[in-house]
Amino acid sequence: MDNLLRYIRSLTNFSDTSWKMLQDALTKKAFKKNEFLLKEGQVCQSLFYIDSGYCKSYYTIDGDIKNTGFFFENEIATNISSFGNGQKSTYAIVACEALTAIVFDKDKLFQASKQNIEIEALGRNCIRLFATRQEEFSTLFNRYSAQERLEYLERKHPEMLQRVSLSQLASFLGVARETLSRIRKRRVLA
Amino acid sequence: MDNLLRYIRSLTNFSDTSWKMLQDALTKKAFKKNEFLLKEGQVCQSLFYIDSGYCKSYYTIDGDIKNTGFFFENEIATNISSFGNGQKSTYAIVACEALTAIVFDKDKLFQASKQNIEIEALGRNCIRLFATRQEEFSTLFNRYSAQERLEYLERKHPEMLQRVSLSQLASFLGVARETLSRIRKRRVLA
DNA sequence: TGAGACCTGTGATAAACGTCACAAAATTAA
DNA sequence: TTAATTTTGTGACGTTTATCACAGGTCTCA
Repeated sequence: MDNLLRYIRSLTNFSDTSWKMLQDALTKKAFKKNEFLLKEGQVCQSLFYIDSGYCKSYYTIDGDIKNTGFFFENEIATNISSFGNGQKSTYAIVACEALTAIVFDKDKLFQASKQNIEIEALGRNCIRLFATRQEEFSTLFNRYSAQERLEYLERKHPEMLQRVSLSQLASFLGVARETLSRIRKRRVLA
Repeated sequence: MDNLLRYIRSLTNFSDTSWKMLQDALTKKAFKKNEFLLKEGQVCQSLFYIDSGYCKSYYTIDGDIKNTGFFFENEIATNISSFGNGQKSTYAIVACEALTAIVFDKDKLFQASKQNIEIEALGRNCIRLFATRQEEFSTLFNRYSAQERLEYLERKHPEMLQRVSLSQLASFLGVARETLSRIRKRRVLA
């Protein structure tokens, strides 16, 4: 829980009282590799603060899967539009390694928000952070070629390259795995 | 102002009192064609509710421009990350036709939010809507080829195809103008 | 420790797309 | 209305990328 408290306090003012009140909404949960945090078609009822391990979001199309994001320690994973609007999720979130998360229950979080302004501000900040992240990757895909997207990840998200396999990364970057292998080769030689 | 009030009430409960209080934060403003709502490098201090006309967001790269979004009547245009975090905008927003907007001033809106829970909820909903829209287009670019992106726009955003020229649309879709012209031709023949 | 499952690299080939060049059509401004 | 400007269509050509096929490497777990 220490990591989470530090994370929260890096976002917003958060008193010890608020932290105690927030506890009701929190559960620690362990996921095995390949276990689902959220399935396609489910309504997302939680924010997952990742304490250890990592997970990915992906959807299925014509039988094969496409990765849409990777989430590591000290980040929040969720489907923000499903969580916010109560719609069914169009993608799944699954643990890529053994993973421990602190789960924010939506209903209990909303209850607590009504009673405590700091918890309310925390929720707002989490949504804003998520929107910013969404915009970052949206921009990435708009603006850059596959090779440039890889370079961007190397600079801004090197942890992804270290921990995610080439095939998984290719699916995320939107290129064939063979192409990514060749890009990497070109870059090593150059 | 009637359009705006209807728009707000489609999002959230909003009493006549809240509406009166909100007025302080609002200004009606007219933009000529090619006039800027937001310039690259500026900090975004406003939400622009579009009453008539339309505008686009774009950035410049290696001398040529790339469109990132189009915003029509009854939508909010802004740079949400600049507005939220006070960072300089990496893109510009410019009127594509004569345009009238109702401008929400950030500072006054924040003042009003502190005094009125409905105005606070309105702000939160606007951010959520924006995040959802961002995610929609992020997904579009992740998931689909140029041709599929065009089909998506035809189904979900036909107003864009009617009002935005082929060249402008090509820049938005991330394909050469010639390619878009050929895709369109293929689709007419098929 | 050995078999099966997954991951990576690489060649051959085809399809998609970008770029350049130029003409025709449409729009805008004087 | 006409001239200038912008937008669109189209052919030729080269580059990039996807796809298919297969070989070798690595990991996992019974």
